[in-house]
Amino acid sequence: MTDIRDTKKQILDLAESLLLDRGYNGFSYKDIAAALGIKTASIHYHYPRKTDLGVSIIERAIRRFEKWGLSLEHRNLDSSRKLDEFCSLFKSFASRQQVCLGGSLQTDFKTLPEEMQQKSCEFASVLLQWLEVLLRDGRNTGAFRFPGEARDEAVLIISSLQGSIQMDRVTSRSSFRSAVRQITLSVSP
Amino acid sequence: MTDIRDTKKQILDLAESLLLDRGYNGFSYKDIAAALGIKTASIHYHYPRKTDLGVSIIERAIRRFEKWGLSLEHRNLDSSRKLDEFCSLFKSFASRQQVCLGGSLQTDFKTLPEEMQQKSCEFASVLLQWLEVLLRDGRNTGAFRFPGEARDEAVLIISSLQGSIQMDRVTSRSSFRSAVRQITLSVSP
DNA sequence: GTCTATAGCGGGATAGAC
DNA sequence: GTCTATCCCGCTATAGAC
Repeated sequence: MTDIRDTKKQILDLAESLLLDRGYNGFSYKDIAAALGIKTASIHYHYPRKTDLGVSIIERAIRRFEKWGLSLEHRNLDSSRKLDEFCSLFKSFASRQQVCLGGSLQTDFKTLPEEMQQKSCEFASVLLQWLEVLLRDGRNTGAFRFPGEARDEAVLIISSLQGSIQMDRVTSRSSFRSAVRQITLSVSP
Repeated sequence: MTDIRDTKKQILDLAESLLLDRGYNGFSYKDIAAALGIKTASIHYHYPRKTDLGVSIIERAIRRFEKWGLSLEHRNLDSSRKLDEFCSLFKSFASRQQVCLGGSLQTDFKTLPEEMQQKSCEFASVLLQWLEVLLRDGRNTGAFRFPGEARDEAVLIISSLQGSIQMDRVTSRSSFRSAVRQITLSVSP
């Protein structure tokens, strides 16, 4: 134990957590080093530039979401239950007073290195596409009822989850639950 | 012209714009100075600490929103039209690829000086309260139709506007329009 | 792989001349 | 009010010993 992969993974985990806490410009290699009891030079060995670290966070998040999607299929859940599970992904951020990855990246977007900007677009695209398909299929089978296009509804749901997690920080943690309640009501047949 | 008030106002205007572009940790006194053709020391004369500048931005935004609310009353608009105007406030950010003030502050929240954190809470509270009242009254008069509590619906609408403006940066500027379309549909009787 | 040491830059902030 | 000059700090990143 504590071999290469462990340290590298610990750095990535902590950097991700700091990114969701404080934004890309709000944490430093020094923060990570202090928390792990190592020196900043060691982090540069694993991730030469902060850009590399940022890109790795997003790439892993995309892979993780795709695996999560597959695991849902294996559990044979109905559409409504899948939407619940999707909301639960965001709930875990809210419980730590963190924002979601998309929200963090998009808010800092103009200050991000270009490699991270590209990955940020890809990340948002993957989530939107997944939810759009879920909503369209679910409406066809009668699991959901909503007006307009499935794409628009997917945007509405993700952006309200994203926004309400942020708002949670300034409203005694009540906003996220409000948004989920209202989302659930608005798509129920 | 170009008296005290002008320079001070120009600094505040530019700082606000930079805040919505790049976040609180993404701009510096140097950025402002360069854009205005002055030196950073001059900015410190008007706003001794960056904290003072940040607080002033939020305080002005609150006053501006309250004036805006009053101006709506004088125009004798119906509830549905008022909601349109509210969405238009966010549209002006989207058109510049900026995020809204609430989204910027809430995402950076944990890195903000305490005085700014308090003002951030106040700002969100003012907007939420205003929209909650509009929705409740509008439902009573038949202008709106939505399930659940007016407070929850207000959270849903503001958080989706906030989130979709952020998402606009990574989705070819299509997200904000999607969200507004869907919000309009979801509350129409 | 991790360390010490350091380079090099940019940040916020202040003193004092004009 | 605005300037020059400067301080001190924290940041990313690199070189080279161990």
